[in-house]
Amino acid sequence: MSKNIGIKELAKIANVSIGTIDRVLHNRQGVSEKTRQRVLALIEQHDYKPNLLAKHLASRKQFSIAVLMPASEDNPVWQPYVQGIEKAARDMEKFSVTVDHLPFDQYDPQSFENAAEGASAYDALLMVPLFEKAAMRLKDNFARQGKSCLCFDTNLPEGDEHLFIGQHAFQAGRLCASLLNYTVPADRSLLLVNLGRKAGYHLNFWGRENGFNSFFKGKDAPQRKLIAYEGPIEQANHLEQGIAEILQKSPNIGGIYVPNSRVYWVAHILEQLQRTDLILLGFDLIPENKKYLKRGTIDFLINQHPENQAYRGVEWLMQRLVFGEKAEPGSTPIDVVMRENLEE
Amino acid sequence: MSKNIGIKELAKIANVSIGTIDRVLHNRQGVSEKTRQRVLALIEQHDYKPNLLAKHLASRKQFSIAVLMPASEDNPVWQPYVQGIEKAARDMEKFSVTVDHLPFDQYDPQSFENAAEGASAYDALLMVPLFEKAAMRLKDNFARQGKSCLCFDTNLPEGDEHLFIGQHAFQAGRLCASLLNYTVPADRSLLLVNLGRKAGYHLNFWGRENGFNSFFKGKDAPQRKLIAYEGPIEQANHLEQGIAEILQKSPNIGGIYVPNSRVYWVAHILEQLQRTDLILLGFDLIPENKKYLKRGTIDFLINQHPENQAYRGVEWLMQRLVFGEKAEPGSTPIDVVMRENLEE
DNA sequence: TTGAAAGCGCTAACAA
DNA sequence: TTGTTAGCGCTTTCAA
Repeated sequence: MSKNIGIKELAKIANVSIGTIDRVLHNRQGVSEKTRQRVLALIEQHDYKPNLLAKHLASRKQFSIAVLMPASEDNPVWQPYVQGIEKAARDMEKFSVTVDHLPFDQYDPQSFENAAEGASAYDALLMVPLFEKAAMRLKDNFARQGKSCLCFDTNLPEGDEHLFIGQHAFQAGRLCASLLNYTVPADRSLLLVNLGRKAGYHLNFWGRENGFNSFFKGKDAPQRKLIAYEGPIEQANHLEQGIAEILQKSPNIGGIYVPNSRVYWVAHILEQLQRTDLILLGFDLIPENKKYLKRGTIDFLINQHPENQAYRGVEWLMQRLVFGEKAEPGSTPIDVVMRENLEE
Repeated sequence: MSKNIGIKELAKIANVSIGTIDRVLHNRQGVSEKTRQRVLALIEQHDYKPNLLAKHLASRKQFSIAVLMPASEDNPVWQPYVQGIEKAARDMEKFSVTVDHLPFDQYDPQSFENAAEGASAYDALLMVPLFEKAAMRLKDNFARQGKSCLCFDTNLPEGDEHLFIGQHAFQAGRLCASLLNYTVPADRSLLLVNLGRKAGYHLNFWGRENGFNSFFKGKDAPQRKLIAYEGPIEQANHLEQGIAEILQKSPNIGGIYVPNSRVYWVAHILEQLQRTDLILLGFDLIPENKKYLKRGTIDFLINQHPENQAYRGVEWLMQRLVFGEKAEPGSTPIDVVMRENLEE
């Protein structure tokens, strides 16, 4: 494994100066077609690969990455994302990349706009596009300037899958359906509880619902009675009544699916009603949910690996900026967590 | 965020040359205690952080990492690991780190010894320590020379958890038990099929078995009849007889647990016997297993994310070598895969 | 005990 | 169209 050839050796072989080599490498003008071809051939032939460390050092560039994401105070689900960002920020420092979290209020479009404004000064953008229109505009802005933009957690409705890091919501929904289908006897029905549907990242909710429902449709699909309940957004007491009524009306219900992190609300209610016999399935390993998972009131939680998503998002952007790489972001596993594989 | 101070500015402020700064940074001799203290204070005060790119460039060091792992021809489970290694090798190139796969035969201790011999010339080691004694010796060798060594897939019996990337076998076993407990009616029994117990990485098998059994022990544990069957290692026809007999003898069996990747053998047999009604659970997303998962003969597979493990192992070693970092490797999720979240 | 200087592989400004 | 040169922030060697 002989050490890689460098720009200097290349110049010597080609009988030109390193300046010329540099010019053809960056296909800048000022090189005659003849020498360009000659150098190109040599580059090919010797399998020249630039030393990216030297490159980065010499270019003396400083990059900045903006992370547009709700404040973690808004909702505990954001906490681990913030941790991922912070870790990434520390790790990216050595590449002269700075990472800033520009928080917004997940319920306030205006705050998103404000944060977006601040983002425009950065070299790359990582965001949770909770507000479609504004997010689209911002994304297009970045694209127009040739700057990278990556979505995480939630994708844009027409978002490029290759510019997204996060869980496939539809697939996750199907998986949940299958899990309930396995664990709840076939003659019992399933309840889908919608909470906070209008309160934020609708797209993931939507996908998880549709995926769930899709599982029971189609020719070979298992037959199940499904009941849907649209809960209030932020009023736990109304919810309690609603759930109690439904369970009374349909005593046949054997499992409950909550396609978001608010599953602990339902868990709480089930404990009140002493109906912990029901299989309960929801999303996200937030502390409240873990508590009920440990107790057995919640049976399954789907983990989205938020910390990892955030970290990988930053890392991916850094690699674009610093190393000019363009690999795909890679997918997020749909991780089923039970009491037994809950860490600590 | 003003740009980080460098060795040069530091020298100017301290009224010494950059050579002296360098000496105290690497606490080399040849600096008077007085100036050393002065410089140290300045470093602290200005929060100096070395530019690791420049450092690495100037040190003109080339690092090499050896990956000691079975040949992928031996067993399809190794295939994705190899891919992870290859991807890592490509990505590490830019840091002047070369990665070589030193394959051995997973059934032949001598071949491990041979490969281990070759590994001693490398700067760091990533290995699957299938043969305990030899692996321990090798590991100690590396430790003695102050070189890093990391295990993946399987840990050493007394291996440091912080020097291991892989799934927690015991936890995985418990999870499988819980899954079967959920999906198989309480009055039916479970069959544990041991295949190839003596054929290789016993430690993971052992952990997965023990975890599984532990789930049904203890005061609050669910009551289940468990049946264990020790299958032959490499003789599928014997196995077929054995399974058929057991199922005949114990018609009450409702689910089967195979704590390794050979679950497709059992799947094949179940199809022969037309007993695909049984819940079947095993490990690893190898092509054969995926086939049966898609068909529904296998119900659950536990994914160990082998490609990821391998990649992260190499990356972790690279970061130690190049950047001197010492963060923990991080854990591998116990990923439950069903037909619905099988990719593609 | 200290300083000066060359050089790592590359970029970019300036000359020719 | 091409070559030359001065760095980027650090390591390392040699001289003082």
